[in-house]
Amino acid sequence: MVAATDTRERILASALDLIYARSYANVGVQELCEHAGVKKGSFYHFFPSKRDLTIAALDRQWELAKQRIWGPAFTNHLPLREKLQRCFDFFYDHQCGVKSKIGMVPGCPFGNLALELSTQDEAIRRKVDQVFRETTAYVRRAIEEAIASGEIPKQDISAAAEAIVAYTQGAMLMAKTRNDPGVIKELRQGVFRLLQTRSTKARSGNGKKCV
Amino acid sequence: MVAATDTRERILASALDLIYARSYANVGVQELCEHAGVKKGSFYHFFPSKRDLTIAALDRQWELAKQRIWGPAFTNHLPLREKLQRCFDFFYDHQCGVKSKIGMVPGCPFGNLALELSTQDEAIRRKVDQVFRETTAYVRRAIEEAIASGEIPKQDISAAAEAIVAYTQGAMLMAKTRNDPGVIKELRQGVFRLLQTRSTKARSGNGKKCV
DNA sequence: CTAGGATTTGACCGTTCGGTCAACATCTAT
DNA sequence: ATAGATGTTGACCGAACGGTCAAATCCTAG
Repeated sequence: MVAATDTRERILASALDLIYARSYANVGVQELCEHAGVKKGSFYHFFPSKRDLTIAALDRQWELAKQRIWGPAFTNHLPLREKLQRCFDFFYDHQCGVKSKIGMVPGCPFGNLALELSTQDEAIRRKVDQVFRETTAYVRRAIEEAIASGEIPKQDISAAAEAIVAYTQGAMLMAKTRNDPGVIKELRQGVFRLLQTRSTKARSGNGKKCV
Repeated sequence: MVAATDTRERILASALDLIYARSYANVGVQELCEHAGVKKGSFYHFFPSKRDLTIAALDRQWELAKQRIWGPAFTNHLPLREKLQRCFDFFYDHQCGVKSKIGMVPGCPFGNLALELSTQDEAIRRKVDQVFRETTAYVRRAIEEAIASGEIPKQDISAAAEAIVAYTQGAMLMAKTRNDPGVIKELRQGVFRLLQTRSTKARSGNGKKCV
C-alpha cells in the first residue's frame, strides 16, 4: 500500500530544515508542526516523540548525504586527491548555499547533533557514531584503492581514514564558529597532509595558489 | 572591596560543570541554582540572564584552559612535536577523568557551545570564535619557533596552525561521539602530519607502537 | 549606633514545553 | 454498503522554562 498522505514526509522535511538550521532544543514540536502545516495531533500519530522524529531525521539525512556526497564523490575511479577535493568543494558550496538563505553557516547536521545531544541521549549518540563509522568506511575504501593503484604509499589505512573524517568535522566546526564557509576552502589543502604521499619534496611550493 | 560572598563564584562553577557535562539548553536556571546552593533571586542579582552567565562561564573556561593547558604546554622551549603531544595527552587524560565521574566523554566546552548555539546567539558565537583565534595564536607561535630553530621547514604558518586547531576539535568531537577518550590517543599521531617535516622517509615505521 | 548599599529570599509571572486524548473524517478492501 | 483501518483535529494536561519583584536581611563605612 502506498502512502496515503505526505504528512509524515512534511514533518520529516521540517525537522531536517529547522533542527539543522538551529538545534534540537531550540526547535519545538509546535513550531515543527506549523512549518509542516500540520496539527500537533498528526505529529504524534506519525512519531511517538520528538526524539524519535530526530532519529528518523538522522536516518533520512544520512541517506541524503550518501546519495548527494559520498556516493558521487567516492563511487568512481578518480584519484583519491580528487575525491577528497570534491568533498571539500561540496561542503563549501553547500555551506555557502545555506548561508545565503538563512544568514548562518549551519555546519554538519551530524556533528551538530552529536555535540548537542550525545551526553544526554544514547540512541542519538549511537546513530551519529554509526554515520561517522560509515563515512570512515567510504574514506577507507578510497584509501585502499589509492594504495592499490600506487597513488599513495602503504600506510595505516584505518588511522588515515579516521584522521580525515575527524579533520573534516573540525573544518565544519570552525566554519560554523567563524560563520564563514571560506574556512572550509582554506583548510582543504590540509586534508592531503593526513595522507603519506610519494614525495614530500616534489610538492613543496606546489604551483596553485590556495583559496 | 573584596568579594563579600562566594555566591557568584558558586553559580559560575555550577555553570562550568553542568553546561559542560550536558548542554546549554538542557540545564535550567533552577537546576543551576540548586547545584550552587543558591536561590533564583540571587542568580538574577549577579547575572542579568542565563545567556550572560554562559558568556561569563566561557570567559572563565578560557582563563582556566590557558593556565592549565595552553600556558604549560606552549610556554617553554620544548620541540613543537613535544608540545602538541602534551596537548593531546592532556585532552586524553582530561576526557578520561570526566568520563570516570559522569560516565560520558564531554568533548570540548568551546566546541560544544559553538555547535549548539552559534546559529542562534551571535555574542556566544563571537566569544567562541575569539577563543579559537587565541588558541590558534598559541599554535602559530609554537610553529614559528619550530621553524626558527630548524625543527621543521618553512611553510605557511597560519594555515598549519588553523589546520591543527581544526583537527584537534575534530578529534574531540569524534571522541565524544564515540564516547571513548581513546579516539584522542589514536588520532594523536595524525596531528604531526599537518606539519611539513624535514624528512618523510626517516620516520616511516617509527619505532614506538601507537596507542 | 545607624544609614545605605549589597545580598538573600520565596512567592509569583506568563509562556512554552513535550505529550495526550476522544471525537471525527477519510479512505479502502471486502 | 459498510466495517475497520488510517489519518486529522483542537482542546487539554502538568511540568518546566526564563525571568521579576518587594520585602527582609546582612554587611560595612561613617
